[in-house]
Amino acid sequence: MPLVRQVRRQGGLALLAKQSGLRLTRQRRLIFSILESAQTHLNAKQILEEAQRIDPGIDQVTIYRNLAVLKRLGVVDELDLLHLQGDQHYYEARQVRAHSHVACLSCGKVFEFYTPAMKTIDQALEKECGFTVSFSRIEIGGYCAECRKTQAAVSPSQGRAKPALFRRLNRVEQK
Amino acid sequence: MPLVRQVRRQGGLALLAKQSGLRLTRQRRLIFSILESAQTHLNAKQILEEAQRIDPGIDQVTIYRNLAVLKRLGVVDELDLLHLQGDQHYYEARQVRAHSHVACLSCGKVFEFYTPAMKTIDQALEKECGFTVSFSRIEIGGYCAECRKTQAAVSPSQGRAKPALFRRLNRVEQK
DNA sequence: ATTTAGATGCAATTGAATTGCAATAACAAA
DNA sequence: TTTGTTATTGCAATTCAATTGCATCTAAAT
Repeated sequence: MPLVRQVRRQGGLALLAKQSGLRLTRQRRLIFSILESAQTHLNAKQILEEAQRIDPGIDQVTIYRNLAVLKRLGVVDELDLLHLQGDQHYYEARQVRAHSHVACLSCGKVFEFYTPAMKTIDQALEKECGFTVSFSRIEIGGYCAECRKTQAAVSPSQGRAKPALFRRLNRVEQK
Repeated sequence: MPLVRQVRRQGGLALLAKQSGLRLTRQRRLIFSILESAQTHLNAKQILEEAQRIDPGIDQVTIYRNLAVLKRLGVVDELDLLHLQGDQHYYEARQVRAHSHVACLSCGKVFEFYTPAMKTIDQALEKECGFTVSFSRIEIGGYCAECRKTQAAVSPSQGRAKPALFRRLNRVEQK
């Protein structure tokens, strides 16, 4: 079953390529398939390393250029995960359902989250502003249930807790 | 009245500084006041130029270091506006009410948008995951009403239009 | 006034991302 | 299948936002 799904998606890429005049090169297929089968969000360097494992001659510019193309086509989304890990970007194949990325400022864990309110935002934009949403990026920082349990220092207080300055500083020291 | 507001906010910064052990230096006050009174989102270079107009000796590292501090304190938010203008970041003083940044992929215009659904997302996260939201960033790309009117090429279609590849390419050529 | 740890400025450096260009290859048309 | 066009690639060099090391300075507590 996963195979069937993959074949179908590759077909989708081929169709997109034909429509847009893009060529389906070996490298482009590879980069897309890496993103498609990735279990996590990958940055450009990780994509490059993974790609070189299969196609050693592939260059980093090819990664960057293809990421730009795939972004434009709307089949890949770019994230920065709130820059908790530095300034590079992360990429993921676009999902059927839009979702947010939630990062814990204490432990650094990132997870995906969806709630119907996300669609409501797009609808409100369309209705109130006549703006058609192509894609959206929702990135949220805060404190996960585990960290709040183990570290009493974080005060949930008035709905919006202050980012814990010292906690963040500790994270930086760790690396 | 705006003066009163400014004084109150500066007081807020002083309070924050005392609580966190930060020092209220001339440069830090200046950087914060620039962000506070800014009418648009500024990038680091713009902040530096504006700061040097008032305090010529100020260095770019001071800008970057203070932006990092102010981010950690939660008084400044970092945006990238979907990287439509390149890879640098933009900064704004945190508003009382969270809001999203909406960018038109055709004309590049960026505007701010709020709808109650944004708060609903935070509440859902708290309720469903026990996650306490400190801050959130919602950045949306799509096509504004004006561009949709003048350029029939964009198809609103099934709720989510595809990013217009060729339109984006044209934008790049312009610069 | 003294102390001291945080903050600044300067210079050098990092590193993600981009550009120029010649060579290559996808793919449409013959 | 062969050919022609042009998108794409790889390599090297480069850009530029952002960071680091370190000596000096200064905010602010005592």
